[in-house]
Amino acid sequence: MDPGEGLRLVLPARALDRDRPARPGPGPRRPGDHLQRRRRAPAERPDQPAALRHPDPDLLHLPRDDAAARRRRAHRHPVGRRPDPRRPAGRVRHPGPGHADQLGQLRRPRLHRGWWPVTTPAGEVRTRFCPSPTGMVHVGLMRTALFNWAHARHSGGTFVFRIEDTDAARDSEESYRHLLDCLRWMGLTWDEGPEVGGPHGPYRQSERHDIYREVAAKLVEAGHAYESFSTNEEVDARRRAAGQDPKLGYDNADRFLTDAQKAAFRDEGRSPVLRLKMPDEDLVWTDLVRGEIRFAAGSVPDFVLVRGNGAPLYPFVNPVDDALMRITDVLRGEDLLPSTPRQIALYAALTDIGVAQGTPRFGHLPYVTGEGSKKLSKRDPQSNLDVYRDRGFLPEGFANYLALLGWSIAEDRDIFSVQEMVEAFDVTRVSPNPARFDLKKAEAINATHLRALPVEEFVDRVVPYLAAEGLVAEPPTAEQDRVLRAIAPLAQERMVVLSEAVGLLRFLFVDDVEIEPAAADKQLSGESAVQVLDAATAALGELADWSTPAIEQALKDALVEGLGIKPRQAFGPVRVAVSGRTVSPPLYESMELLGRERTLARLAAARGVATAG
RNA sequence: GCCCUCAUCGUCUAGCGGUCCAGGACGCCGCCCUUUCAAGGCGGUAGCACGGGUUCGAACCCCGUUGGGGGCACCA
Repeated sequence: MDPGEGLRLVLPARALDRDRPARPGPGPRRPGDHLQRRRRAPAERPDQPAALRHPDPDLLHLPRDDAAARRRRAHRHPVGRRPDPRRPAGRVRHPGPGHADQLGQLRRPRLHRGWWPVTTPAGEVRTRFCPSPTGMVHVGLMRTALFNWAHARHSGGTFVFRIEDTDAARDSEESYRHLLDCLRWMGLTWDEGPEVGGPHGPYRQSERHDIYREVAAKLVEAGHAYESFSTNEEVDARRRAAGQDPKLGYDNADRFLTDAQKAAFRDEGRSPVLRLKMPDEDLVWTDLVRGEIRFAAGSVPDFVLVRGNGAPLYPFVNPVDDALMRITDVLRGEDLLPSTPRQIALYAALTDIGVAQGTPRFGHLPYVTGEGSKKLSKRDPQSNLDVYRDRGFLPEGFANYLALLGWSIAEDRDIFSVQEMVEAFDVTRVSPNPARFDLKKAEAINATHLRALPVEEFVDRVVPYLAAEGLVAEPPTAEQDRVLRAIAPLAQERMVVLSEAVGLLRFLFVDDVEIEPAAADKQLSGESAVQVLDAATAALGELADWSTPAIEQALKDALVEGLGIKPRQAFGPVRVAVSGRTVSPPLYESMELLGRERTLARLAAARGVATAG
């Protein structure tokens, strides 16, 4: 769309500063400000029914008549709870984020005084996933994608995929491609975005520079943004001179520059950054996963929208694109939570100039942590999705596990399909606490999915791993296929990830097996091993019917009965001889598939090892 | 330092004021089954961070403390 359409200049710039004295370096905070901070302030408005104060269930496409669900939502959202008659209304010092606006009505923004226009979008849910293509794909990132996707799918909305490739130094085409590949691997299809297009494109920020320039110009024109010439050193010095902590950051001083002063700075050769004029209001929103969050007025300084060199910055570009793409629900990592007040302020300004149609709902997802409780680092190999893909995690198994990081489908259940997740997913039921990535559990969940795979499906998925090792052709020959299908049910239940098929099934697809040294030490060292091998060879050599039951009978007769040894000792050497390992699929079935010739050859070869050792 | 945020078994969670001496899953430990390894079956271990308040009643609501995490850029 043309961001220019509907541009209206509402307030003269002067008016915006009405209740700000024009003194230099007013500072964003006044003494005692921190004492007025309210945590999750009780914002009940007894004059409004609770239902009206919660985002309309219709907008979220939540089940309307599920009383329990409604109660749960109310719990998550203090603003949606019933008024407590014991709590004096006088404690409510601020009207909150404009509850009426949450019904989707677009209220005329009156900046810097009165209502702060947090307008909840009406209509169809639109979520987005907007990674920057720098390096590997992080599992936490993937979970964010999954939740956004599930939220859109659950509510019959639209899932938008946008690439934030504004950092030329770090972005690469390769990781861009990889990102698309990872999303597709997990089945997270997007309705608008790269390669599929859509009405709000382009979907790569590198192709949207003109838009940002235009929007920035309009913000300045409307008095929402202003040129700022202060260097960090100057801000610092002013803070210190005023006896304040320099860590407070920018002091909004350039808001009050006269044209003459600006001209003077330009003459010095300075090029200004553009900053957004932050409102003199508490910035509040009802977080989809955390309930009400409030930042005190003045605690967030005017922030930079556009660099001195004209390059737009992330905190500017991201909301602009969300606004233009009509995103209604922003689910993102909790690391972005502290920047949300700035975004909300920006949205108000964007709404004012007609670029945005209100403010989206925000939901800040908890961190995925690694060992300890630190956020899972990008440098931690455990955080790389490729590691799991390469090991042969199933997309459905991995998605299932990822979903469990912060969400649960039911009290007594944690295995489910992606489809089932979509049906049940409710963002407001996402837990706010950080979740440790637990490899053991991920494996257990995956193993369950692996076992549940139909045989043909299992074979199809395992073939690439076997083919990569040169064990089978791709596609497998008729004979290989026969063997695979026969062994699949037996292999499935002793595997956790697909790559394990290589070690487990290799012996079926080679002429001569290589015996693992540890296995040889354990099972082929004593003299009894030679005896066992000889007895097995004799029994099998003359077997008329080469079938699993016949093999079983013959071996039991020859070894357990004949030699009078325990099954454990009897079958150990045979297993190692046949498979080369101490762990294998069931023995008799394996031997049947291997055939008499190869089986006898391996018994002989193992006998050689046993006598030599 | 300031701001924000989180707090139930080792881990992920259920819990929405009485139905909870807290349920499930992973892990761990036993036992059964068994030709190995698994799978499966049965059983066990282990938790409401602390202190106040509200209430007839608190894991649940409020306040605080403590502890963890994150953010405070002309990075994204």
